[in-house]
Amino acid sequence: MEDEVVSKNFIEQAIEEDIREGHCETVRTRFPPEPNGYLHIGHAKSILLNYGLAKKYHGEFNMRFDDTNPTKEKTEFVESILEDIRWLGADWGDRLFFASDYFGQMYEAAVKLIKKGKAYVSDLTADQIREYRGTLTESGKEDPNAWRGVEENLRLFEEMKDGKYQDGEMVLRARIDMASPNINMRDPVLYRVAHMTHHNTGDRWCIYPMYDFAHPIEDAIEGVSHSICTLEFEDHRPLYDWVVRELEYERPPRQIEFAKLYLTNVVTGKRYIKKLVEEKIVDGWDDPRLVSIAALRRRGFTPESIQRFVELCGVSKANSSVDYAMLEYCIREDLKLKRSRMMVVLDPIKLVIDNYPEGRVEYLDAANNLENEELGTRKIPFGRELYIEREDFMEEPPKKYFRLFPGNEVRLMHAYFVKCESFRKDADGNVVEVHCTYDPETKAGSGFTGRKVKGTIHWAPVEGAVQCEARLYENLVDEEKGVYNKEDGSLNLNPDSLKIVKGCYAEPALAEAKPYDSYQFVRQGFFCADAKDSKPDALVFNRIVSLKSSYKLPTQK
RNA sequence: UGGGCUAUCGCCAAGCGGUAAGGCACAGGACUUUGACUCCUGCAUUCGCUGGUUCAAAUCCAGCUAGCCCAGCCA
Repeated sequence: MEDEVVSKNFIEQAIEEDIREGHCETVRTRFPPEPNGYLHIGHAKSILLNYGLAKKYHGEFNMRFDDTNPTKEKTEFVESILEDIRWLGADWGDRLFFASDYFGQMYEAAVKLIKKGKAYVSDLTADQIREYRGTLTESGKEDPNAWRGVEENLRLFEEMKDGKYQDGEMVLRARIDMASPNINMRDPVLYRVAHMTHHNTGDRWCIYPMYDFAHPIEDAIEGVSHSICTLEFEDHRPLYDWVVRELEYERPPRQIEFAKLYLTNVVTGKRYIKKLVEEKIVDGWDDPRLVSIAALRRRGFTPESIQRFVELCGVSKANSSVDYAMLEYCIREDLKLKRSRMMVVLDPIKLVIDNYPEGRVEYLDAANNLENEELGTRKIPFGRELYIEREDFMEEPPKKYFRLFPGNEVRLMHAYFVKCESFRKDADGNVVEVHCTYDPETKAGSGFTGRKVKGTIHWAPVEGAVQCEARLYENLVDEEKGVYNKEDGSLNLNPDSLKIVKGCYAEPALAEAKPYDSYQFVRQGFFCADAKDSKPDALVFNRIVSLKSSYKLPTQK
């Protein structure tokens, strides 16, 4: 076996260098979401990257909620986030933390900075702070409070903690450099007052640390060696390093930034999704057309497929947008051998086998997956009357049409060769019934080699079929026009993103489908029983992804 | 017109001075009880542009250009 040569990404290279040079003994990473919403595919990259790195270097992976702003956070999100991460397969063991559990230590850290003369309490209003900060091209001005004495700062900060000030009245700022070209270094706010009940600490605190101050402390407390975050925090790294340095942590964590994962023609913006939910254009945050983790799960994606996808996308610092086709490839690849291949007729017309005895029923043996024997077999009832797909019959076929047309013979999958003899139309000219004759010698598995047919079509029995609903999804937005309307910024929605097909006929084995069970519907795609709407007596299947096809009916685009 | 970052095939992405990996997509062909799968084959004389250094440059240097991020008491 030759080893597959997989090149290391730049983060792995950095970590290996840190190990080599003795900057870190054990690798410890973390995923630090704020519990203020649902996780989506983009988070999956971060989760799996951090978890994967910890595993690869025999280190540890911390799960940590970055809950330093009570105005935005809810316990409800803590549970959904944990559920999604668990499902994705990232195992944090017993290493579940909350930034809010460190509020005491953060307070002490702030006191330390004040004592070092590196932080001061300011009574500037938010507007004033903005004014004093300067602009991208102009340097800032010194805060009039900047040189208050240590004792007074200490007293004021304690008063802030004790609730003597209203929200917005006082803040604690770091004293760094109001003239820095990096705006983050212009005396950033470290602590603000917020009289608000925190989901974890309740009413214990009325001052809360800002991200830039809290995050490096959280990392240092937990012994995180590599704090991996997205590109927009690159400008914050000097501040991160400043905090770590001033607080004199022994093993300073290192921040490394990578580019977020974007999918082409996919809606990810919270505001947009919120609107779609409110306007009932989608069925909640887990609508199968969305790419939240919950939505992907409901659609029928597997953790393995998402792991593979993230792996395939790679890690770099270049902003990029990955083709949705790559995700489709990953789920097809994962389900191909793992799932049973069933016959379901989505758009049925009746097929009658004229020379098959009336009332007779055979129970045919069918392999669940011809490429994976372990999946076993099932029985399918076969009789004189069956359903076939409407598009598998044409009165006047185009060239290279291998399916049923008068005089042509095809194989009914798992059954017999069948030859089209005639058909019946209704008053409107629609074909309602196709008549065939079958050849008993051609039974599947009989080893018949007398002649070959070009086409094999799927079918469902009339007696014993299970009726079900199929939901066929396409991209939520119009791929031609692009996601956003250039004029008003609204979404260019695809009106055909959901097609509900009722009255499908499935072979009897599908009756057992439980929520999240998925199958290949032969010649159609992979489908998954909808976790919300599928009921034992009213099955609903989501199309996860269609099968690839190099043939298009002339009527199709 | 301040600072930070990025630029290699339609889309991701290796490459780290020695003469352009790989995957997705796509196109041919073989096979086929899924027009699927699988298997073959093809797919960057060129690395944003222009100069320079070098025997040798996607890799080093200089200058341009384009895109992304930053002026929350959000994360």
